[in-house]
Amino acid sequence: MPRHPDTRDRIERAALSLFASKGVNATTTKDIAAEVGISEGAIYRHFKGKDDLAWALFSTPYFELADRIDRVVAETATFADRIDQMIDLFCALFDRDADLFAFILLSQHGLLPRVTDGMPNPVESLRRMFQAAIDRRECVGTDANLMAAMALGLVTQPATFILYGRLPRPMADLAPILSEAIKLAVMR
Amino acid sequence: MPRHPDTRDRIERAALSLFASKGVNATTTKDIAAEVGISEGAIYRHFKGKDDLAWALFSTPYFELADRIDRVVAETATFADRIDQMIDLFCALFDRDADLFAFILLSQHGLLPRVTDGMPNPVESLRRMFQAAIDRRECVGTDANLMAAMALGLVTQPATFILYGRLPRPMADLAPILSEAIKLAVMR
DNA sequence: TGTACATCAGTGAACGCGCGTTCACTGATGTAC
DNA sequence: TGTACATCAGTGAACGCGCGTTCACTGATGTAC
Repeated sequence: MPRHPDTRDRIERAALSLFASKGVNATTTKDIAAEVGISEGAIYRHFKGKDDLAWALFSTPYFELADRIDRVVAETATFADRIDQMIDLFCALFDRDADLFAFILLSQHGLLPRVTDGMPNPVESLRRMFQAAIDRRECVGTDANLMAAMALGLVTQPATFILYGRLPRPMADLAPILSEAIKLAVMR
Repeated sequence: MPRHPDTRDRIERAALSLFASKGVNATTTKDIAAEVGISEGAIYRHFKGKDDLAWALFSTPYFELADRIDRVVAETATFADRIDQMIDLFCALFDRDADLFAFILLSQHGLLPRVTDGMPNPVESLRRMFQAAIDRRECVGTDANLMAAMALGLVTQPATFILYGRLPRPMADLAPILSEAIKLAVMR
């Protein structure tokens, strides 16, 4: 029985917060240890190393997001409903843990190369959703990747603006406007 | 008269390419020197250091972009024309130098803090453009930051997809679709 | 034209620093008998 | 209950490595006379 059974969680939360604000490379193991109030060596009782920690923090919610998108698709029938549900999902995730959102957005370039073809992938899930809408003539476009990119950018850029203080929290307040904008832009 | 009058340019191009694909932190002075075919020390004949090089590469086109956006606004009268011109501007810049686009997108988080209030700022320029449209009742929204964020994301995310190979080059081919989508989403 | 000197982009070895990681050791807790 | 032992999350000092940067030196080029 460990004396401090929450140390692993505290390392994860401290690392996530630091990774979100400074990026993985600019965050040192010393930073993380200081934030948690333990020695640097203690981190290695819970994780193989800094890279292992960053990958654990990235991949778990990243794969989970793909699964959630797939579930939204499974539980709704029309393109319009799917867009509404998808927006609600993104807003809820952002408002629950903005650090996580910032970290994933910021670390994509460095960590996405580790996402190989067999793994769950939110972008692929989104593409499939748009492909289905195109096939059923519910979407104006013909390229599912392009439609997915436009919709994704239309949501993530306002989220980024919130992180920079250009737009107010919570993101859920923006949900109706974002849903409306996407529907106008891509629905037939 | 220097023996190799283009060394500074070659350093800049090599650094930009490396920064674009790996990020500033993950790129070493050794990488840059090897790519150019000079010694690491030679870099310091042209730049104060790695940070100075990164900032030069970032700030010059970043400020220039703000200026170009302002010129588009100055040279057009209607919101619709401004959107068309803005899309053409972004597509042309992307197609001319995708490395530069990738570098700016990727390095925002690390380098934007150095952009202080007096400096030219493309996001501010964009916000002013949308504020003018809102004031003249040409835009559906009421929050210029939100409208700017949606439009920006709708353009930059497809550009990012091109970088990842999810969408084909050139970006200019997407211009009509992107213009149309933005107008549908934000024009009154 | 020839000579002496100044300039400066280049080299490559060396530097110090801070990073991620390791390791011998500690001491609290759980377990066997 | 008491004793001996196993486990393991923690410490903190130390490690090696690679990074950005410096520096004495080189040699090609331009300039003065």
